[in-house]
Amino acid sequence: MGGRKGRDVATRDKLISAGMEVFGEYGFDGATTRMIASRAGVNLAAIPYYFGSKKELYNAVAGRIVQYAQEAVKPLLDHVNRELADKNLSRRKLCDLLVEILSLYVDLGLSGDVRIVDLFILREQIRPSGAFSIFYDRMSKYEHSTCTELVARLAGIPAESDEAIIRAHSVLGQVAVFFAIRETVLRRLGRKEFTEKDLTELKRIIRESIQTQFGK
Amino acid sequence: MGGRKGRDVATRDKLISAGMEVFGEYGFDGATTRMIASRAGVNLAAIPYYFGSKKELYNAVAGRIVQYAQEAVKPLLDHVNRELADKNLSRRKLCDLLVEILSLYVDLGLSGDVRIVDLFILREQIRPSGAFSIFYDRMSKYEHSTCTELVARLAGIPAESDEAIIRAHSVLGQVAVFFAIRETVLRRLGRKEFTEKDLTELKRIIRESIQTQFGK
DNA sequence: GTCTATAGTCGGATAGAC
DNA sequence: GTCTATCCGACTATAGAC
Repeated sequence: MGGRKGRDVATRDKLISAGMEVFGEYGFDGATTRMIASRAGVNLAAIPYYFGSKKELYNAVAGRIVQYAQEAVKPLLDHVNRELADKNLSRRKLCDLLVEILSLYVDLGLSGDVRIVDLFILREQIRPSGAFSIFYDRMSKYEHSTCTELVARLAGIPAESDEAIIRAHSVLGQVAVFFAIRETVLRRLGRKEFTEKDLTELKRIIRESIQTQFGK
Repeated sequence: MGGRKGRDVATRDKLISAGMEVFGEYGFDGATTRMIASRAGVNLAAIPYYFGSKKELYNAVAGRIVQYAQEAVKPLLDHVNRELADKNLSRRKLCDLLVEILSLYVDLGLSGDVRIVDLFILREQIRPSGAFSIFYDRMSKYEHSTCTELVARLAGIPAESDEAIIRAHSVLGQVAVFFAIRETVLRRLGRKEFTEKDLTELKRIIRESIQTQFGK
Protein backbone atom coordinates (compact mmCIF):
# COMPACT_ATOMS: atom_id res chain seq x y z
CA MET A 1 0.00 0.00 0.00
CA GLY A 2 1.68 3.21 -1.17
CA GLY A 3 2.56 6.03 1.18
CA ARG A 4 5.91 7.36 2.27
CA LYS A 5 7.00 6.56 5.73
CA GLY A 6 7.09 10.03 7.39
CA ARG A 7 7.88 9.55 11.03
CA ASP A 8 4.93 11.43 12.48
CA VAL A 9 2.31 8.76 12.64
CA ALA A 10 -0.13 11.19 14.29
CA THR A 11 -0.36 13.45 11.26
CA ARG A 12 -0.71 10.52 8.93
CA ASP A 13 -3.45 9.19 11.13
CA LYS A 14 -5.34 12.45 11.30
CA LEU A 15 -5.35 12.60 7.53
CA ILE A 16 -6.76 9.11 7.22
CA SER A 17 -9.54 9.87 9.71
CA ALA A 18 -10.38 13.14 8.00
CA GLY A 19 -10.21 11.40 4.63
CA MET A 20 -12.73 8.82 5.80
CA GLU A 21 -15.21 11.54 6.63
CA VAL A 22 -14.67 13.74 3.62
CA PHE A 23 -14.36 11.02 0.98
CA GLY A 24 -17.36 9.31 2.54
CA GLU A 25 -19.46 12.42 2.37
CA TYR A 26 -18.43 13.79 -1.02
CA GLY A 27 -16.86 10.91 -2.91
CA PHE A 28 -13.42 10.95 -4.49
CA ASP A 29 -14.09 13.69 -7.01
CA GLY A 30 -16.23 15.83 -4.74
CA ALA A 31 -13.71 15.75 -1.91
CA THR A 32 -10.79 18.18 -2.15
CA THR A 33 -7.43 17.89 -0.50
CA ARG A 34 -8.07 21.29 1.04
CA MET A 35 -11.17 20.04 2.84
CA ILE A 36 -9.34 17.00 4.12
CA ALA A 37 -6.28 18.87 5.33
CA SER A 38 -8.46 21.47 6.96
CA ARG A 39 -10.67 18.90 8.70
CA ALA A 40 -7.53 17.09 9.87
CA GLY A 41 -6.05 20.34 11.10
CA VAL A 42 -2.83 19.79 9.18
CA ASN A 43 -1.12 21.53 6.32
CA LEU A 44 -2.25 20.91 2.76
CA ALA A 45 1.23 19.86 1.70
CA ALA A 46 1.16 17.04 4.22
CA ILE A 47 -0.98 14.99 1.85
CA PRO A 48 1.55 14.66 -0.94
CA TYR A 49 4.25 14.40 1.69
CA TYR A 50 2.74 11.44 3.53
CA PHE A 51 0.83 9.72 0.79
CA GLY A 52 2.28 10.89 -2.50
CA SER A 53 -1.11 11.80 -3.95
CA LYS A 54 -4.79 12.21 -3.26
CA LYS A 55 -5.46 8.84 -4.85
CA GLU A 56 -3.03 7.08 -2.55
CA LEU A 57 -4.59 8.76 0.46
CA TYR A 58 -7.91 7.42 -0.75
CA ASN A 59 -6.50 3.92 -0.94
CA ALA A 60 -5.08 4.25 2.54
CA VAL A 61 -8.52 5.27 3.77
CA ALA A 62 -10.05 2.25 2.06
CA GLY A 63 -7.55 0.02 3.84
CA ARG A 64 -8.39 1.54 7.19
CA ILE A 65 -12.10 1.05 6.61
CA VAL A 66 -11.63 -2.59 5.73
CA GLN A 67 -9.60 -3.02 8.89
CA TYR A 68 -12.30 -1.51 11.09
CA ALA A 69 -15.04 -3.49 9.41
CA GLN A 70 -13.10 -6.71 9.74
CA GLU A 71 -12.42 -6.16 13.40
CA ALA A 72 -16.11 -5.52 13.99
CA VAL A 73 -17.35 -8.73 12.41
CA LYS A 74 -14.43 -11.10 12.73
CA PRO A 75 -15.27 -12.49 16.18
CA LEU A 76 -18.76 -13.47 15.10
CA LEU A 77 -17.68 -14.82 11.73
CA ASP A 78 -14.96 -16.90 13.33
CA HIS A 79 -17.48 -18.27 15.77
CA VAL A 80 -19.88 -19.14 12.95
CA ASN A 81 -17.14 -20.78 10.95
CA ARG A 82 -16.15 -22.91 13.91
CA GLU A 83 -19.75 -24.04 14.29
CA LEU A 84 -19.93 -24.78 10.58
CA ALA A 85 -17.17 -27.33 10.97
CA ASP A 86 -19.93 -29.58 12.31
CA LYS A 87 -21.58 -30.85 9.18
CA ASN A 88 -24.72 -31.97 11.01
CA LEU A 89 -25.91 -28.71 12.53
CA SER A 90 -29.65 -28.55 13.06
CA ARG A 91 -31.79 -26.29 10.88
CA ARG A 92 -32.63 -24.31 13.94
CA LYS A 93 -28.98 -23.71 14.74
CA LEU A 94 -28.17 -22.71 11.17
CA CYS A 95 -31.06 -20.25 11.22
CA ASP A 96 -29.86 -18.79 14.47
CA LEU A 97 -26.37 -18.26 13.15
CA LEU A 98 -27.66 -16.53 10.03
CA VAL A 99 -29.93 -14.31 12.09
CA GLU A 100 -27.02 -13.44 14.36
CA ILE A 101 -24.95 -12.25 11.43
CA LEU A 102 -27.78 -10.18 9.99
CA SER A 103 -28.55 -8.67 13.38
CA LEU A 104 -24.94 -7.65 13.81
CA TYR A 105 -25.05 -5.89 10.46
CA VAL A 106 -28.14 -3.99 11.54
CA ASP A 107 -26.48 -2.90 14.77
CA LEU A 108 -23.21 -2.00 13.12
CA GLY A 109 -24.57 -0.25 10.09
CA LEU A 110 -27.62 1.64 11.23
CA SER A 111 -26.64 2.86 14.66
CA GLY A 112 -25.76 6.29 13.36
CA ASP A 113 -22.13 7.29 13.51
CA VAL A 114 -20.81 4.87 10.93
CA ARG A 115 -22.84 6.24 8.03
CA ILE A 116 -19.65 7.67 6.61
CA VAL A 117 -18.17 4.19 6.36
CA ASP A 118 -21.31 2.86 4.69
CA LEU A 119 -21.14 5.65 2.15
CA PHE A 120 -17.53 4.97 1.34
CA ILE A 121 -18.20 1.29 0.77
CA LEU A 122 -21.38 1.92 -1.21
CA ARG A 123 -19.64 4.25 -3.58
CA GLU A 124 -17.03 1.61 -4.27
CA GLN A 125 -19.79 -0.88 -4.88
CA ILE A 126 -21.61 1.22 -7.41
CA ARG A 127 -18.53 2.49 -9.17
CA PRO A 128 -15.51 0.37 -8.35
CA SER A 129 -12.21 2.21 -8.39
CA GLY A 130 -8.82 0.69 -7.85
CA ALA A 131 -9.83 0.34 -4.21
CA PHE A 132 -12.65 -2.06 -5.04
CA SER A 133 -10.42 -5.09 -4.79
CA ILE A 134 -9.37 -3.99 -1.34
CA PHE A 135 -12.96 -4.41 -0.24
CA TYR A 136 -13.78 -7.39 -2.33
CA ASP A 137 -10.79 -9.52 -1.54
CA ARG A 138 -10.47 -8.76 2.12
CA MET A 139 -14.08 -8.30 3.10
CA SER A 140 -16.96 -9.29 0.90
CA LYS A 141 -15.38 -12.54 -0.06
CA TYR A 142 -14.72 -13.88 3.41
CA GLU A 143 -17.88 -12.52 5.00
CA HIS A 144 -20.04 -13.47 2.15
CA SER A 145 -18.81 -16.98 1.66
CA THR A 146 -19.79 -17.68 5.26
CA CYS A 147 -23.33 -16.50 4.58
CA THR A 148 -23.43 -18.46 1.36
CA GLU A 149 -22.44 -21.60 3.22
CA LEU A 150 -25.24 -21.06 5.75
CA VAL A 151 -27.83 -20.39 3.09
CA ALA A 152 -26.71 -23.32 0.98
CA ARG A 153 -27.05 -25.75 3.86
CA LEU A 154 -30.46 -24.37 4.81
CA ALA A 155 -31.69 -24.58 1.25
CA GLY A 156 -30.14 -27.95 0.69
CA ILE A 157 -28.16 -26.90 -2.33
CA PRO A 158 -24.45 -27.10 -3.13
CA ALA A 159 -22.33 -24.42 -1.43
CA GLU A 160 -20.72 -22.07 -3.95
CA SER A 161 -23.30 -22.92 -6.60
CA ASP A 162 -24.74 -20.01 -8.53
CA GLU A 163 -28.05 -20.55 -6.84
CA ALA A 164 -26.49 -20.41 -3.40
CA ILE A 165 -24.71 -17.17 -4.24
CA ILE A 166 -27.85 -15.55 -5.57
CA ARG A 167 -29.97 -16.71 -2.65
CA ALA A 168 -27.42 -15.50 -0.14
CA HIS A 169 -27.32 -12.06 -1.72
CA SER A 170 -31.07 -11.92 -1.74
CA VAL A 171 -31.13 -12.72 1.97
CA LEU A 172 -28.46 -10.13 2.72
CA GLY A 173 -30.41 -7.66 0.64
CA GLN A 174 -33.19 -7.67 3.21
CA VAL A 175 -30.79 -5.84 5.50
CA ALA A 176 -28.45 -4.17 3.04
CA VAL A 177 -31.22 -2.12 1.47
CA PHE A 178 -31.43 -0.07 4.66
CA PHE A 179 -27.84 1.00 4.27
CA ALA A 180 -28.12 1.71 0.59
CA ILE A 181 -31.27 3.77 0.52
CA ARG A 182 -31.19 4.95 4.10
CA GLU A 183 -32.32 8.48 3.25
CA THR A 184 -35.33 7.26 1.33
CA VAL A 185 -36.45 4.93 4.10
CA LEU A 186 -35.97 7.64 6.71
CA ARG A 187 -37.97 10.13 4.73
CA ARG A 188 -40.69 7.55 4.26
CA LEU A 189 -40.77 6.98 8.01
CA GLY A 190 -40.72 10.71 8.62
CA ARG A 191 -37.54 10.65 10.68
CA LYS A 192 -34.01 12.02 10.61
CA GLU A 193 -32.43 8.98 12.23
CA PHE A 194 -33.43 5.40 12.92
CA THR A 195 -34.66 4.88 16.46
CA GLU A 196 -33.80 1.99 18.74
CA LYS A 197 -37.33 0.77 18.15
CA ASP A 198 -36.81 0.73 14.37
CA LEU A 199 -33.71 -1.39 14.70
CA THR A 200 -35.35 -3.81 17.11
CA GLU A 201 -38.33 -4.10 14.80
CA LEU A 202 -36.10 -4.68 11.79
CA LYS A 203 -34.19 -7.40 13.59
CA ARG A 204 -37.45 -9.06 14.57
CA ILE A 205 -38.73 -8.89 11.01
CA ILE A 206 -35.51 -10.38 9.67
CA ARG A 207 -35.58 -13.16 12.22
CA GLU A 208 -39.15 -14.08 11.39
CA SER A 209 -38.45 -13.92 7.69
CA ILE A 210 -35.46 -16.23 7.96
CA GLN A 211 -37.33 -18.64 10.18
CA THR A 212 -40.36 -18.89 7.95
CA GLN A 213 -38.20 -19.26 4.87
CA PHE A 214 -35.74 -21.76 6.23
CA GLY A 215 -37.02 -22.90 9.63
CA LYS A 216 -38.39 -26.07 8.09
CA MET B 1 -37.93 22.83 -14.45
CA GLY B 2 -35.27 25.48 -15.11
CA GLY B 3 -33.66 25.83 -18.51
CA ARG B 4 -34.05 28.48 -21.12
CA LYS B 5 -36.33 27.73 -23.96
CA GLY B 6 -33.94 27.59 -26.93
CA ARG B 7 -35.92 26.57 -29.99
CA ASP B 8 -33.79 23.66 -31.08
CA VAL B 9 -35.28 20.80 -29.12
CA ALA B 10 -32.90 18.34 -30.79
CA THR B 11 -29.78 19.87 -29.26
CA ARG B 12 -31.40 20.09 -25.86
CA ASP B 13 -32.38 16.48 -26.18
CA LYS B 14 -28.96 15.29 -27.20
CA LEU B 15 -27.51 16.99 -24.14
CA ILE B 16 -29.97 15.29 -21.82
CA SER B 17 -29.20 11.87 -23.31
CA ALA B 18 -25.48 12.44 -23.11
CA GLY B 19 -25.90 13.78 -19.58
CA MET B 20 -27.67 10.62 -18.55
CA GLU B 21 -24.75 8.53 -19.66
CA VAL B 22 -21.96 10.70 -18.36
CA PHE B 23 -23.54 11.68 -15.03
CA GLY B 24 -24.56 8.07 -14.55
CA GLU B 25 -21.07 6.82 -15.13
CA TYR B 26 -19.04 9.46 -13.30
CA GLY B 27 -21.44 11.20 -10.93
CA PHE B 28 -22.05 14.92 -10.79
CA ASP B 29 -18.54 15.92 -9.76
CA GLY B 30 -16.75 13.38 -11.89
CA ALA B 31 -18.62 14.34 -15.03
CA THR B 32 -17.40 17.40 -16.91
CA THR B 33 -19.42 19.61 -19.22
CA ARG B 34 -16.76 19.01 -21.84
CA MET B 35 -17.37 15.25 -21.75
CA ILE B 36 -21.09 15.73 -22.01
CA ALA B 37 -20.95 18.21 -24.88
CA SER B 38 -18.50 16.01 -26.71
CA ARG B 39 -20.59 12.86 -26.22
CA ALA B 40 -23.66 14.78 -27.39
CA GLY B 41 -21.75 16.09 -30.40
CA VAL B 42 -22.67 19.67 -29.62
CA ASN B 43 -20.76 22.76 -28.64
CA LEU B 44 -19.68 23.25 -25.04
CA ALA B 45 -21.40 26.61 -24.83
CA ALA B 46 -24.72 24.94 -25.59
CA ILE B 47 -24.95 23.77 -21.98
CA PRO B 48 -25.13 27.19 -20.36
CA TYR B 49 -27.20 28.35 -23.32
CA TYR B 50 -29.92 25.69 -22.98
CA PHE B 51 -29.80 24.93 -19.29
CA GLY B 52 -28.15 27.87 -17.58
CA SER B 53 -25.68 25.70 -15.69
CA LYS B 54 -24.30 22.22 -15.24
CA LYS B 55 -26.46 21.74 -12.17
CA GLU B 56 -29.63 22.57 -14.06
CA LEU B 57 -28.67 20.15 -16.81
CA TYR B 58 -28.29 17.55 -14.09
CA ASN B 59 -31.78 18.28 -12.81
CA ALA B 60 -33.19 18.02 -16.31
CA VAL B 61 -31.53 14.63 -16.65
CA ALA B 62 -33.07 13.54 -13.34
CA GLY B 63 -36.48 14.56 -14.62
CA ARG B 64 -36.02 12.58 -17.81
CA ILE B 65 -34.98 9.50 -15.87
CA VAL B 66 -38.02 9.71 -13.64
CA GLN B 67 -40.20 10.00 -16.71
CA TYR B 68 -38.70 6.86 -18.29
CA ALA B 69 -38.91 4.90 -15.07
CA GLN B 70 -42.52 5.92 -14.52
CA GLU B 71 -43.52 4.91 -18.01
CA ALA B 72 -41.90 1.53 -17.51
CA VAL B 73 -43.73 0.63 -14.31
CA LYS B 74 -46.94 2.66 -14.49
CA PRO B 75 -49.04 0.11 -16.39
CA LEU B 76 -48.34 -2.62 -13.85
CA LEU B 77 -48.73 -0.35 -10.83
CA ASP B 78 -52.02 0.98 -12.13
CA HIS B 79 -53.19 -2.58 -12.63
CA VAL B 80 -52.18 -3.53 -9.10
CA ASN B 81 -53.86 -0.48 -7.64
CA ARG B 82 -57.07 -1.32 -9.44
CA GLU B 83 -56.96 -4.81 -7.98
CA LEU B 84 -56.28 -3.39 -4.54
CA ALA B 85 -59.60 -1.57 -4.64
CA ASP B 86 -61.06 -4.95 -3.78
CA LYS B 87 -60.55 -5.17 -0.02
CA ASN B 88 -61.06 -8.92 0.06
CA LEU B 89 -58.33 -10.14 -2.25
CA SER B 90 -57.09 -13.62 -1.48
CA ARG B 91 -53.64 -14.11 0.01
CA ARG B 92 -52.69 -15.95 -3.11
CA LYS B 93 -53.68 -13.05 -5.30
CA LEU B 94 -51.84 -10.52 -3.12
CA CYS B 95 -48.72 -12.68 -3.30
CA ASP B 96 -48.99 -12.90 -7.05
CA LEU B 97 -49.25 -9.14 -7.40
CA LEU B 98 -46.23 -8.56 -5.20
CA VAL B 99 -44.23 -11.12 -7.12
CA GLU B 100 -45.24 -9.49 -10.39
CA ILE B 101 -43.89 -6.14 -9.25
CA LEU B 102 -40.63 -7.61 -8.05
CA SER B 103 -40.21 -9.60 -11.25
CA LEU B 104 -40.69 -6.47 -13.30
CA TYR B 105 -37.95 -4.74 -11.33
CA VAL B 106 -35.62 -7.66 -12.04
CA ASP B 107 -36.35 -7.50 -15.75
CA LEU B 108 -36.11 -3.74 -15.94
CA GLY B 109 -33.07 -3.27 -13.78
CA LEU B 110 -30.77 -6.14 -14.53
CA SER B 111 -31.20 -6.66 -18.25
CA GLY B 112 -28.06 -4.73 -19.08
CA ASP B 113 -28.49 -1.48 -20.93
CA VAL B 114 -30.16 0.49 -18.16
CA ARG B 115 -27.27 0.25 -15.74
CA ILE B 116 -26.62 3.95 -16.34
CA VAL B 117 -30.08 4.78 -15.03
CA ASP B 118 -29.61 2.58 -11.98
CA LEU B 119 -26.36 4.32 -11.23
CA PHE B 120 -27.91 7.73 -11.48
CA ILE B 121 -30.70 6.81 -9.10
CA LEU B 122 -28.40 5.01 -6.70
CA ARG B 123 -26.13 8.00 -6.39
CA GLU B 124 -29.09 10.16 -5.49
CA GLN B 125 -30.15 7.60 -2.93
CA ILE B 126 -26.83 7.45 -1.18
CA ARG B 127 -26.13 11.16 -1.34
CA PRO B 128 -29.28 13.13 -2.08
CA SER B 129 -28.76 16.33 -4.01
CA GLY B 130 -31.41 18.82 -4.92
CA ALA B 131 -32.64 16.24 -7.41
CA PHE B 132 -33.50 13.75 -4.67
CA SER B 133 -37.00 15.12 -4.27
CA ILE B 134 -37.59 14.65 -7.97
CA PHE B 135 -37.13 10.94 -7.44
CA TYR B 136 -38.71 10.69 -4.07
CA ASP B 137 -41.88 12.61 -4.75
CA ARG B 138 -42.59 11.34 -8.21
CA MET B 139 -41.29 7.81 -7.98
CA SER B 140 -40.39 6.13 -4.75
CA LYS B 141 -43.45 7.43 -2.98
CA TYR B 142 -46.03 6.18 -5.45
CA GLU B 143 -44.31 2.93 -6.30
CA HIS B 144 -43.42 2.19 -2.77
CA SER B 145 -46.75 2.92 -1.20
CA THR B 146 -48.26 0.31 -3.49
CA CYS B 147 -45.78 -2.27 -2.25
CA THR B 148 -46.36 -1.21 1.33
CA GLU B 149 -50.09 -1.71 0.90
CA LEU B 150 -49.53 -5.20 -0.44
CA VAL B 151 -47.14 -6.17 2.32
CA ALA B 152 -49.36 -4.68 5.00
CA ARG B 153 -52.35 -6.70 3.88
CA LEU B 154 -50.31 -9.87 3.65
CA ALA B 155 -48.82 -9.37 7.09
CA GLY B 156 -52.14 -8.31 8.55
CA ILE B 157 -50.82 -5.01 9.86
CA PRO B 158 -52.00 -1.44 9.30
CA ALA B 159 -50.99 0.08 5.98
CA GLU B 160 -48.61 3.00 6.37
CA SER B 161 -47.55 1.83 9.83
CA ASP B 162 -43.84 1.93 10.57
CA GLU B 163 -43.78 -1.82 10.61
CA ALA B 164 -45.36 -2.02 7.17
CA ILE B 165 -42.86 0.46 5.75
CA ILE B 166 -39.91 -1.41 7.21
CA ARG B 167 -41.23 -4.80 6.08
CA ALA B 168 -41.88 -3.53 2.58
CA HIS B 169 -38.37 -2.17 2.26
CA SER B 170 -36.97 -5.42 3.51
CA VAL B 171 -38.93 -7.29 0.85
CA LEU B 172 -37.83 -4.89 -1.86
CA GLY B 173 -34.28 -5.24 -0.64
CA GLN B 174 -34.24 -8.84 -1.78
CA VAL B 175 -34.24 -7.50 -5.32
CA ALA B 176 -32.72 -4.07 -4.87
CA VAL B 177 -29.45 -5.41 -3.57
CA PHE B 178 -28.69 -6.76 -7.05
CA PHE B 179 -28.85 -3.26 -8.47
CA ALA B 180 -26.87 -1.71 -5.68
CA ILE B 181 -23.95 -4.10 -5.49
CA ARG B 182 -24.18 -5.48 -8.99
CA GLU B 183 -20.42 -5.50 -9.51
CA THR B 184 -19.79 -7.45 -6.35
CA VAL B 185 -22.40 -10.06 -7.16
CA LEU B 186 -21.10 -10.42 -10.69
CA ARG B 187 -17.56 -10.85 -9.53
CA ARG B 188 -18.73 -13.44 -7.02
CA LEU B 189 -20.51 -15.32 -9.82
CA GLY B 190 -17.46 -14.94 -12.05
CA ARG B 191 -19.34 -13.13 -14.82
CA LYS B 192 -19.31 -9.81 -16.60
CA GLU B 193 -23.07 -9.65 -17.06
CA PHE B 194 -26.07 -11.41 -15.65
CA THR B 195 -27.33 -14.19 -17.90
CA GLU B 196 -30.94 -14.95 -18.72
CA LYS B 197 -30.60 -17.95 -16.46
CA ASP B 198 -29.51 -15.78 -13.52
CA LEU B 199 -32.55 -13.56 -13.90
CA THR B 200 -34.92 -16.50 -14.18
CA GLU B 201 -33.36 -18.08 -11.13
CA LEU B 202 -33.58 -14.85 -9.17
CA LYS B 203 -37.24 -14.45 -10.04
CA ARG B 204 -37.93 -18.01 -8.96
CA ILE B 205 -36.10 -17.48 -5.66
CA ILE B 206 -38.04 -14.28 -5.02
CA ARG B 207 -41.34 -15.96 -5.78
CA GLU B 208 -40.61 -18.85 -3.46
CA SER B 209 -39.44 -16.52 -0.76
CA ILE B 210 -42.58 -14.38 -0.93
CA GLN B 211 -44.81 -17.42 -1.00
CA THR B 212 -43.22 -19.09 2.00
CA GLN B 213 -43.21 -15.85 3.94
CA PHE B 214 -46.72 -14.75 3.12
CA GLY B 215 -48.43 -17.60 1.32
CA LYS B 216 -50.23 -18.57 4.50
C1' DG C 1 8.28 17.73 9.33
C1' DT C 2 5.82 21.74 8.60
C1' DC C 3 5.03 25.77 6.47
C1' DT C 4 4.12 29.57 2.48
C1' DA C 5 4.05 30.51 -2.03
C1' DT C 6 3.28 29.21 -6.48
C1' DA C 7 3.40 26.45 -10.57
C1' DG C 8 0.56 24.08 -13.79
C1' DT C 9 -3.83 22.19 -15.04
C1' DC C 10 -8.53 21.97 -15.77
C1' DG C 11 -13.07 23.15 -14.55
C1' DG C 12 -17.59 26.00 -15.59
C1' DA C 13 -19.19 30.00 -17.50
C1' DT C 14 -19.04 34.17 -20.57
C1' DA C 15 -18.26 37.43 -24.63
C1' DG C 16 -18.91 38.33 -28.91
C1' DA C 17 -18.16 37.05 -34.01
C1' DC C 18 -20.78 34.73 -37.41
C1' DG D 1 -28.30 29.02 -32.42
C1' DT D 2 -23.68 27.81 -32.90
C1' DC D 3 -19.12 28.70 -32.80
C1' DT D 4 -14.09 30.21 -30.95
C1' DA D 5 -11.62 32.34 -27.68
C1' DT D 6 -10.99 33.45 -23.14
C1' DC D 7 -11.71 34.55 -18.34
C1' DC D 8 -11.41 33.26 -13.74
C1' DG D 9 -11.65 30.38 -10.04
C1' DA D 10 -10.34 26.01 -7.85
C1' DC D 11 -7.83 22.12 -7.87
C1' DT D 12 -3.50 18.96 -7.05
C1' DA D 13 1.13 18.95 -6.59
C1' DT D 14 5.79 21.00 -6.05
C1' DA D 15 9.70 24.09 -4.53
C1' DG D 16 12.10 25.71 -1.16
C1' DA D 17 12.48 28.51 3.34
C1' DC D 18 12.42 27.46 8.07
